[in-house]
Amino acid sequence: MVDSQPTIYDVAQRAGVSTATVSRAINSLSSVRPATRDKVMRAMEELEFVPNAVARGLASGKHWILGLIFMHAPIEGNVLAVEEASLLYTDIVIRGAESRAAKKGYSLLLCGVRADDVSGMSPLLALTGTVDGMIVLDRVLSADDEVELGRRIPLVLLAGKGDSNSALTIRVDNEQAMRSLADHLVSVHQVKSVGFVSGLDDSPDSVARAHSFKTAAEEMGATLRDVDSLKADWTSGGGEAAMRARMMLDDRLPEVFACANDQTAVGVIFALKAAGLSVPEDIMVTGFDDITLTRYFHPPLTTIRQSGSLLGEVAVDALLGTIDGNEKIQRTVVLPTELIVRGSCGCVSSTDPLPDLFEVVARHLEVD
Amino acid sequence: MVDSQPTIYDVAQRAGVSTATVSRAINSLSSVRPATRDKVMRAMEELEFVPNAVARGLASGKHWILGLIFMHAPIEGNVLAVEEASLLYTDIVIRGAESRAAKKGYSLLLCGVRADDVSGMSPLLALTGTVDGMIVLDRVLSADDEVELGRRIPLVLLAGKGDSNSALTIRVDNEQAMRSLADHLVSVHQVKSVGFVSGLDDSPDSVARAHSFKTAAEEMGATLRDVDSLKADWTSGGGEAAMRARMMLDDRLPEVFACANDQTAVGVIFALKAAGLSVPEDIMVTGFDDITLTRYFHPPLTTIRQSGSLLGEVAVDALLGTIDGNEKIQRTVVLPTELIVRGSCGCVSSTDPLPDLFEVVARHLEVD
DNA sequence: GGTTACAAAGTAAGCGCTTGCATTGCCACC
DNA sequence: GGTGGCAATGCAAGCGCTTACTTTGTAACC
Repeated sequence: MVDSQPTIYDVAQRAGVSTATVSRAINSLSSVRPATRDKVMRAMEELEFVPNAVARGLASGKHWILGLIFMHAPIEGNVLAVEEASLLYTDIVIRGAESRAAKKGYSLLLCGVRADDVSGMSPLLALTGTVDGMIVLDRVLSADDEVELGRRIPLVLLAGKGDSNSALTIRVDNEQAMRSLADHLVSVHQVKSVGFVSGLDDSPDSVARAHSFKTAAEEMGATLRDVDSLKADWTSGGGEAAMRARMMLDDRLPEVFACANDQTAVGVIFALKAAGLSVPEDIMVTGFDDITLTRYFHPPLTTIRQSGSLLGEVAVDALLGTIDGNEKIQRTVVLPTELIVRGSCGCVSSTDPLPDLFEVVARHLEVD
Repeated sequence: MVDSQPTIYDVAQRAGVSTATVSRAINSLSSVRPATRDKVMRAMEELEFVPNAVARGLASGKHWILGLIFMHAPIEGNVLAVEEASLLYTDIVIRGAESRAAKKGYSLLLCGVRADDVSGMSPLLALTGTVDGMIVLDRVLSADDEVELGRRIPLVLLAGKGDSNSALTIRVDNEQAMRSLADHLVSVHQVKSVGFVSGLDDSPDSVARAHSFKTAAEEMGATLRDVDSLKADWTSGGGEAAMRARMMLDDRLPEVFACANDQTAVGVIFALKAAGLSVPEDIMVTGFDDITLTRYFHPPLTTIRQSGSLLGEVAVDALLGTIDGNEKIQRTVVLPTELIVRGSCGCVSSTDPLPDLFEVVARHLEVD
């Protein structure tokens, strides 16, 4: 490694101009004569000069970095769980955000916080000077913290409750999703009794899905008994365990279990099959997310499709909108979902055409 | 948002000391009298002072940020593929790296590069002043670029060919993995003919797995015909398509198809089943990675377990070792893998006890 | 030719911190 | 009481850029 990189002074000297001119040539904001620019460019190449982004950031206040803050998987000791948790939605959101940010010239600074972390907010506050804005996933910030952070830096909340006034909020339409699912189950399959397997308790998405499903199903005349409201943790193992426990009770199962995500549904189906039940003949199961892999399961999973990458992309767009300040800002964005009907509810698996939602995505991507 | 945060000068003034003393109180490197420190701390709290990380970085040359560079999914237009690609190994590596980095006080700066990007190296060079070191996933850097980047900043290569001398290299032991798989197939299942379904062509991991499997299988007396060397793209869809195409040929299938990863195996099994074949009775299929979800498949996937998060963690450790310069540096680290025998090769699925590899992981995690 | 006007380039003061070196204060010791 | 030795603190020069503000150069116009 070379210890010291050339600076703008070296370039200026070699090109026979002042550092201001070099800076202008690089940033091309103000006018520089072509001949001068060439001289500068040549000097830069000869010296293999690379501008120091940190110095630039300090001087200009612009860093071209967005922070993305997420909650670490809760079960640290259990490596298997961690690996599976890794397949959770967060990663897709991160990818979407990174992709969009990159397109706009930003990098993404990842910062995972742990629930048990004693240092609290300080790691986030410390980033305040490094990034131009932050995207915060659900469960990370308390209301107070959110206000404190929002006072210092532009903030976008993902999958939050949507009642913040110090930050924008982006989330998927859990209500509409669960309503359309309940409608399908009741109208098409005539179910009278339903159950739900939730994700982690403290997740707004899980809470919203559980609540919306129950409400919608009951409005439509179905019953969801407390005993059929199971708690899991977003993982397959969690779903399997919850269902095994439920089956230990000597109590008739409902006609369908809707699950808070696909992984959970996979575990639930596994447990049911292990007990000798068949899906969907004896009992139906549905998921949420439409993970690609579950399309290859038997039976293929009936689920709600949402686009995590779109969520990430929209979050970045919203954040950049408030940073640049040149966009009319919507305080809350609710992204659409789509019911995907396959075999696990007893419907014939469709040939899986390119669905509507992805036209939305495509349209969104075209914007730029 | 408050426009201007308090600076160290404000704190110094309020505490009645110099900025140097404030700095020392914050960083506690050199001695500050307890009474003075208290004064400073009180002033900091009163002003809600948060040190500016960028200014700190500029002055000290230390940023507490590691860069992680990866290749973007190649098929940009196809959102489905992108979403599935999102579930690929990269995410787990990222998680592992982030987790380890966080534990050491570093954040992770994510930077995805696209194959078709005209800007080439410059985005990476620009990060040079922002991060203390970089972890670069496979396929990102040409040999020349690697040298150029390595001259400017500490570098760790993941899943590279391992022949770099300007950077450390961390990879999994594909050779041993495929050898143990071939051994199992030949010794236990007496297979004579084998096939392989690879990932993307330009991936060192895919190449190494394909080559090692062929070599090992042939050494053990099995045959791998060219027609049974299929090309896929790491995705389930790719595996399915490759297998469908293979079945179009009017040519007897081998007794087993080993796949470059689990997703591919899932697609391959799907295609085989769709054609009326049963796995493992008619033909066996194996994967690589041991994705949690595939344990819930039917048949449960025989596969090679590797720990992506461990890969990320080891990469961070190696990088910090070279940054701090206080660690004997191993130029290449090869992580172990483990054959997991389940139903898709015809073996009885085990009860999945906590395997050896995870003791390795646990031991590794204990180090700190 | 002198004036005006504006584009191009230079000057230098920051941005908010760290840190080498200088200074101060305090105590111990002779 | 003087003085050496340190611990504690202050001073001020950077770190590598950006950017108001100023100066210079040039051409157009009267």
